[in-house]
Parts: sequence; structure tokens; C-alpha cells
Amino acid sequence: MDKKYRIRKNLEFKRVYSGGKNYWNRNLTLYIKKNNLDESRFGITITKKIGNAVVRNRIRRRIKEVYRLNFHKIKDGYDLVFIPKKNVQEISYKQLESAMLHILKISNMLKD
RNA sequence: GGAGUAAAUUGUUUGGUCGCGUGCUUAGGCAUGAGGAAAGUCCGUGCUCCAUAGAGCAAGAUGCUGGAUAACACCCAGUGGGGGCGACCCUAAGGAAAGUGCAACAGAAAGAAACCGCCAGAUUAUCUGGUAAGGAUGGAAAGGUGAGGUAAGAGCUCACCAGCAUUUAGGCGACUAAAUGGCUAUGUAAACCCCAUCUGGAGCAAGACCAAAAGGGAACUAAAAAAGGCAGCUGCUCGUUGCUGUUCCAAAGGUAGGUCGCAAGAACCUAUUGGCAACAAUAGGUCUAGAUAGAUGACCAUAUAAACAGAACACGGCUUAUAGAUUUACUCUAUAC
RNA sequence: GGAGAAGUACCCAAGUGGCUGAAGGGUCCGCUCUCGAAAAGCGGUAGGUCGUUCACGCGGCGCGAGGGUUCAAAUCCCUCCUUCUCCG
Repeated sequence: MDKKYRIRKNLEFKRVYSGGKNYWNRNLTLYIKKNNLDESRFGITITKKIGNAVVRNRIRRRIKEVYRLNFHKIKDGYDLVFIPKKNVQEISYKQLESAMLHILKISNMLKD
């Protein structure tokens, strides 16, 4: 995943939190905001309260993997921030994939 | 074979499809990419800034001896004490006769002790003197056991044991052994303290350089010197550094952000030599992560099972977590011979 | 990544070696007041857990967890756990 498709600055994260819409389901929270660019960008925030460093790394890598495989289905011109909830450390990769697709569907971010 | 002690190693393998960080590149690719604890941040160093890192006090650390080290609370070799049949393990282990404090309750008394008792004398609801053998309290009661001795007793005397001091011998030393002496004033220093040795403070979010936006900045003479005030250097004192009012001008400063710090090092491997060892010296060889919302993953196949866990300046230790497998040395014990 | 603070009944908390299971509030229970409640006032041998008991009661353990020093630890020392704060 190229760096231009990722949110990297603390300022940009804060802009998405304050000005964006948010959606949630049992496993995830999603913040969305228009970014006036040609492509969509994404970021992940995991609190230190979830597991230890190994668990957090595994969750982050799985979310990146799901996003990479479904990248082409997502509408252009938005910033997305995924925030996993505490129970994500117990679910499998397959369950995480369906949860992410579900939240993208209810937020109306999938292309037709 | 069983039970155990000590030390060490390893801690997923191979293949396929898609994907990530860094470096190189002829732009297709090639090379390389987490740990024994990367963890906790408990110690010690390097490194950076603060004044060149200064003086005194305060505060803190260490605490048997010797060695080793860049340094340490770690490590090695020993000493004393404790535990285990043993291999072996544990040990904050200086000073209580420098001084102060504390030892609740109980008990006569918690440090140079007469409540009861025992003995002697006077007197008779008791008083005076001697006495630490016995009672009672307590975690602890004034060296222990036995014998002599005595009015009753007592290291008062003697034997053995424990403890103290001196001398001699051995050892670099902690200390050990023997002899002699006087017979002895509890515990607590992870209470204050004393003694010896050591420590300036902060920390890579240190700090250096470039530098948007926003915002006003610099020079000068009088006050001047001195003193005072404010700020920085350390918790305080000393000491030390900078600033303090009027006139001119478009530079200075360092926030967001970026670059560096940032990986060839007290490095690792092998051999030899010195040393009981920790370790040191020499020679040869190797280059081995460097991110900045933070790189190792997903799926499939395979092997019987695979834990704890993820670098953020680096290194030496300590502590804590850890499934399974393997190796070496040693101890006790059953059976057999 | 680095620096620091705290942890005591259900909640807020005092206690810095000894008669403290632990002061004091809130809470809970009972009573007064009221038609009834709330508020207010008065009282309480209540309070976690384990064992024993019909119950009352009695005993053990318990101040984040585990060790150590001491005759004696919530308090002193060491290790670990959890929570919170600050530093660009």
C-alpha cells in the first residue's frame, strides 16, 4: 500500500475525528471525511488498552490486509480511520473481513 | 530404571500465491529485515545540553575479603552464618563499648533490676540489711550444665561448652588454629546515626542545522560604578551569566514542518597465550534492522506439538514472563552383576 | 520512548511501627416526625472472605499481590501488578 493512500500526520487524524461522520458495529468504529483529493486515504488507531504490542500489531496488519484486498471497491476522495474495539483481539481474520465490509456498506462507501 | 542438582543450546521447518520497510539498480529485478527476554525501567556507562562542571551544606547510593571491568547494586574466586543424606543452594553479612531514640500490653524490673520467695537482725498487721538458686510476665530477664562453697546465695571457686580481649602461627585479606587472661551490660542501625568509598543536574521528546505562517525588531546615550529586582545554572548557600530607561531600522528569533542525531560497535565469530575463574592481550575473518500513525502479514499444503512475546540513541547487567525439545557434568537410591 | 504519583469495607477517604477490622462521612437497618413518602433528627454489637453453627457467636485470613527486616508491619526494605498525570 503506497504511502500516498495512508493518513500519516497527527493533524490529519484530528481533522477526521472532529469534522467527520462516524459509524460503528460490534467490532469497529469508522470515521469518514471528504478530503478533496482524487483518491481515498485510510488510517488505523489502536489504543494501548487492547492487548499487548504483539496483539495490536496483528490487528493492525489484518486491517491493512483487508483494506488492501478491497481497496478497489471503495469510493474515491475520502479519508477513512478505522478504530478497532476490544473484542477484535478474539475474532478470526474471516470475521474481521466481514465486519469491515459490513461497516463500509452501512456507511455507503462501496462503489455500485 | 527412579528421584534430583548445576550449566548450556534451541525455541517452528519446507514449498506456493498476493503484500510491506530499507539499500542498490541496466527499472525487470536483486539483496536484506525483531528477541532471549526486544519487556519492566531497577542499576551502571557512553553520548548531548546546561558555565570550564566550580566550592560548601543537604540529600542519596554501596556495605565480609580479594579480584575483574568503561562502570555498576552485576560477575569471578574465597571467608563467616543458615538449609539439604548428598550433588548443591541461600545469605542488605561494617559499627550497639561515640551518642540519641524505641522495646506497646504484661511484668517488681526491659539495663547497671529486689514483687513474691530464701537468709540474718530488730520488732511483731511490720521494718532494716544480704541474696539473682526458685516463682510469675514476656519475643527477650542479666552466660549454660554439673560439682564445690555459703547464714542464704552469687563466676565466689573449679571442669566442660558458648562469648570477649591479648599474644603467637598461617593467610595479600575476610578469617582460621593454639595458648593465656579477666570472668562479662539485652534486642533493634531495611530507627536516627557513626565509619569507609562514591555521586553536579537533566535526559535522544537530549540536542544541532534548515525554516512557512503569525507576530514588530535592532542600535544609542543618560541611569551607569555600586546596590536592588527578575531569570538561568541544583534542593539551599556561595559563586557566576544575562536582562532593566531614550532614539532609529527591516533584520533577528526559531513555532508548524523537514534534515541530522541514527548505527563499524566497550560489536560478533574462530584460534593462540596468560589466569583456578570473571576477564585480558594478540592474530585472522565478518558487516549484521534503522522505521517516524511506525516495516515480517494473509491464505493454502506439509511435519504429532509449538509458549512468552515485537527494536525506536546504543551498550554492560539485574528482575520478571516462557510450551516443548536436546546436550553435558554430578549426587542419592532400587534391581541385577 | 522518557519522567513522576497513587492503590485502605460497596463509594469518598483518615491513619507513618503496638489497645485499629481498622477513625470519620456517604450507604444499609431500626426508631421519631407524616395520611404516606422525602428531608431532618436519634440510635446501631451491621459491614469482605473461609471454617463451624438453625441462628447468635467463635476462630483463621485479609489495607493491590508476593517475599524480607522486626518480638510485632497498612506503616520500613525489595520484586511484581493495576490506574492516573506530565514531557514534542
